Amino acid sequence: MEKTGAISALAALAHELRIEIFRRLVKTGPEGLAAGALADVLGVRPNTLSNNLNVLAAAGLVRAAREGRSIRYFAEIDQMRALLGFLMEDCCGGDPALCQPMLAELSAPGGCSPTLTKDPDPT
Amino acid sequence: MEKTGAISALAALAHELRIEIFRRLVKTGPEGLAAGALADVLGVRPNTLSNNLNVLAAAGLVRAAREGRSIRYFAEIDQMRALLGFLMEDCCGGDPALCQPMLAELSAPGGCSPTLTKDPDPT
DNA sequence: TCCATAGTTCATGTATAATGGAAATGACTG
DNA sequence: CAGTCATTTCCATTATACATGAACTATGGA
Repeated sequence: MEKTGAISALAALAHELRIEIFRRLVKTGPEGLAAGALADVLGVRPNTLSNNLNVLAAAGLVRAAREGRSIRYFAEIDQMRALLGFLMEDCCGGDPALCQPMLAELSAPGGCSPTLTKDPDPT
Repeated sequence: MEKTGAISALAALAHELRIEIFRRLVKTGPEGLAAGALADVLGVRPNTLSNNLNVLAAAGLVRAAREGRSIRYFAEIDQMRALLGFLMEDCCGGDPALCQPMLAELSAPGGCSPTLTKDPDPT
């Protein structure tokens, strides 16, 4: 991932609602979630949600697919993995060998199956 | 790391100059770099640099230490690691076991020694 | 074709962020 | 104590991001 893409992904996630959207989609898993259901669950207006979904989609963090009248959204886990890889380059500075294990883990596609088991957000 | 801290760290890094600042400081390593030298290397005005260093410092990503007339800045690798851990919780959704190896690696302090070997930025 | 449903896009007001000049602070030197 | 150097803070300007109401598009059914 190049710097430009990483910056837009970082900016996309640096937002209370958007990071929550992404989390929900990850937890929901490969089935995805319709925009309406997402708006309902998160308690936001449909146009606000749509705008923020657009930001996430532009950053490659979510994907949309029309299904009848509704539009279903999915988290793009691979893009998150790419972002993690980018940040780890910074974290590990000049000694990439130390990050290789993590990078290998991240680059294995499908390595993270979302199965909705925990909720670290008791707000 | 809680959501609020993660968001401010993400916002801090979602900026061309600031991510470059952070990278330089990581590459420089534990010796750190004086604000003037940093401004010189990055080709930015001292007040612009100072403002952006403040943003990074508020997010806990850099630390400052006065040294004579100059002020030396250091990357807070542990904060970056904490951010990576936070993001990985999202990436791995409900199956944290799959991320445990990465998280263990990240949580090992000093696991990433910056020794300035590569430069993935041929701009 | 007409209507209802599901979402999106547009336009707008407002809040927040970024920039850069100028002045202020803090530290060493003579 | 005056002068200089390194850096920050203050302030005004400009730019960007956000949320929202209203209008629009697309789909499916009577």
